[in-house]
Amino acid sequence: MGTDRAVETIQREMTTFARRARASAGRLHPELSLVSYTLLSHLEERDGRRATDLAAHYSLDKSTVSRQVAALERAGLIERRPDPEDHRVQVLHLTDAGRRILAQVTENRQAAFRERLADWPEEDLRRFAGYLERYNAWSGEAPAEGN
Amino acid sequence: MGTDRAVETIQREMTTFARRARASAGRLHPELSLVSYTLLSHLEERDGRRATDLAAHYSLDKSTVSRQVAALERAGLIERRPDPEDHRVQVLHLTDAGRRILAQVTENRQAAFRERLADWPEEDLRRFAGYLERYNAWSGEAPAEGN
DNA sequence: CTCTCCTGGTTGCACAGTACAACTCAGCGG
DNA sequence: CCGCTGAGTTGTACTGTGCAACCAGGAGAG
Repeated sequence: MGTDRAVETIQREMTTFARRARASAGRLHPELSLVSYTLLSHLEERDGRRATDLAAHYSLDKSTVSRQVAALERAGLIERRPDPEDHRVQVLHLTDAGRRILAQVTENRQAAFRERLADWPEEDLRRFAGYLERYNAWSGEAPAEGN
Repeated sequence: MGTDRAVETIQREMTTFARRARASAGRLHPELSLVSYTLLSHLEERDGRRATDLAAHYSLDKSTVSRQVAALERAGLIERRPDPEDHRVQVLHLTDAGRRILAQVTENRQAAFRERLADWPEEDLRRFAGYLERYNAWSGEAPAEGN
């Protein structure tokens, strides 16, 4: 019936999208990898998070986050400040440079999407956005996907 | 206005999805990587493609495809047959094992999506599927994303 | 107070996926 | 025959990732 066909299509198209995103991420956005971008965005929204928080939130290994954070710090986009309350902890903050790069990359991505979605009626855009939010908001019994 | 908000949301949610897909691909589907899965699917639809075709189709380097193909062959999922017409060419075919694994993995993925989308009204599913197809079908001036 | 356990983070190692460049081999056009 | 082109392979390097071992700071039990 129609439902199965629709689910099949969704599965197929999401797979296609994921594959392309992966393939093109490095080439299209050399400024900032997907994960770096996400981490930076997260910090922009909620400054002063710990690396562990990020790892938990994105289901990444703490070692991965540690290295990403180290790279971002080397690039001068974030700062690690010791937490006076707990000397094990490093609190992460965006630097001005980080904020600037983030804004610029966001704008680039945004522009790409705008172009791609240019001839969509607003009604469709709003519905599509809603569906995506709803899709991502799902949290089944597998908390493995994080967020 | 509403359009910009919607595009912003779409950008954000697509990014989230891509990040999660990347993170969970290996863990959730250890049987077959995303790319392997895609290549196998492609071969199921159009048997007898050449490695170069796949590379072009997915904007992957031919060396990457070469290695992926080699791995799939080692795993017994595809066969490489010399093309009698042109001895430079290797024509790729799914084996029975490949077809079986592919079917099983597809079913697993499908089930995950079905569960995730279980309480969506059919109308929404069909619209969402349509939007995704439309989104992926877009081919701007950057043919880099392939397909 | 000290000993043990817990927690945040780093580092060593391994591995997948990828690109680029150099190469081999087969076919093609002069 | 000779050089050019195209298919595919291989060497090398880099990124992102996880796991396991480790280190250092805190917290509670005795």
